[in-house]
Amino acid sequence: MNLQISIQPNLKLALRDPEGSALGRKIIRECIKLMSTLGYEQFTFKKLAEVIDSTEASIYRYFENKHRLLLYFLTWYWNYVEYQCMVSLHNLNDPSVKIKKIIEILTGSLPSWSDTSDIDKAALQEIVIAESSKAYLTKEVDDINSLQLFKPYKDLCRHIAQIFSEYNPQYPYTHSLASTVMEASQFQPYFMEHLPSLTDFGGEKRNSKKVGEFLENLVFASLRKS
Amino acid sequence: MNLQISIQPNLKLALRDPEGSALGRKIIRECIKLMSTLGYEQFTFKKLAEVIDSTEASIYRYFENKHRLLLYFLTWYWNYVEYQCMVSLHNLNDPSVKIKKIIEILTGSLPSWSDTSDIDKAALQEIVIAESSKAYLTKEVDDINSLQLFKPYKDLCRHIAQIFSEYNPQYPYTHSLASTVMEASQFQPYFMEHLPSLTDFGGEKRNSKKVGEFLENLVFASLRKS
DNA sequence: TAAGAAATAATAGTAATACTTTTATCTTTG
DNA sequence: CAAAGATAAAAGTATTACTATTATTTCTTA
Repeated sequence: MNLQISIQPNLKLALRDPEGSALGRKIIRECIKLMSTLGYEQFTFKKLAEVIDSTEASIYRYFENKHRLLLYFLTWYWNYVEYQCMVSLHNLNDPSVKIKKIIEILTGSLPSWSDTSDIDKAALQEIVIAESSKAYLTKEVDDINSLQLFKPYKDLCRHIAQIFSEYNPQYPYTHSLASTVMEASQFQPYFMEHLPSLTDFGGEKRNSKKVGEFLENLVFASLRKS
Repeated sequence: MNLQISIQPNLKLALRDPEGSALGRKIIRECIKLMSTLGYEQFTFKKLAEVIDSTEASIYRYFENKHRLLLYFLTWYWNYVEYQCMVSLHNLNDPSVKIKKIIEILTGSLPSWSDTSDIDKAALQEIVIAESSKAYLTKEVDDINSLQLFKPYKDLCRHIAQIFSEYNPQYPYTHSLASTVMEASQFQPYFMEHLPSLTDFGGEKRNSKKVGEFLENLVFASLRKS
């Protein structure tokens, strides 16, 4: 199966489709590495231009600004997760199995991360974990939201909430539970690495499985019919 | 009861104690208003200097930079929450009552916010909700953490985790549950306001009670002995 | 294959940010 | 009253986040 995904060129996200040119693809590829290394604040178009041997102005012809570029990555990521869910769940019926699968995907412990595209997925996931919140924790949230730029995230949340209510149609907080789990699946690994006392699984390496267990426990406990 | 709280001058947070001078107090007071209005990114020392009729350089004699100033506020806030917990819980025995109280405090639906200090607590809470993550989602996390600047947050998390394990000594994820609840108590109200489809309680105004109900349900479901 | 269009590079420029430095003027406090 | 310390005033720096202009390369397509 070919896991190549291409974002339908969203002209609000990018000024021109970066997948459609050599320079564009180079921008994406190198930007992911650079931004995950430097972090969002230290990352600049100028530094990226040096790395790809081009100019700031050329990058600006693809992306209005840094923030839109970040959103481009997040959109890519959440579309990809949604896609993974669709592929993994389409032949499943038992909602509890679906839920387990989703948590497995969210906590990134799936091998399907390896495909043919030249995107450094590990670096992309680092960006998602460390920078996602900066996409919406800005005074421009409402503007960005009205441009539909959070759609993939909201769609996935809705999708997960839908499966929660398949499992227990009486549960009243499906969307909040879904967004909480999505957030926690990013924050807990970050805490694990940098502020381990906020979690119960510091120390040991490669613990995404533990986060998954915690979230499974959380979700099934919440959804249990009382 | 006097709810006045003063942060013991943490010389890593501030270069000199802002509570100890008229200018310092003015900086704090006006900064809270300005930062909550402009948001962290748009807030600058220069703009603040104009508002308080002083100079950038004078502000820099109190705070190394914007980020430390943010940490100062967060420290104040989490110390205050911890204090509120101590006051509210010290004569309680039943862990389930304690848990309910904590969630009430976390979701800010307590009236004790009104006291004599001239700090605009509503504005402070807006800052906490919208900017907290930016305190630790930075490449300098580990440095800042080793200066103990996240201590109040981690202490409160530990405290809550402790009460969770009073309620159910078998539950294995007390710290992760505590940090998840602390995060969610900030994010859910933000989502409610800006991205309501990520929650189950958009629309209706003043819904912190609903967030509290969701979190209570989440916590007690998770902690229920199986 | 030549002409025109589009993309990219090279270069420069601007306003704002995040500071630092210097010097002068207040205000305490001993 | 003198010295120390705090604040103000003013200027300066490196970097950021862009925008603009012009030149060069590459891509179409007639």
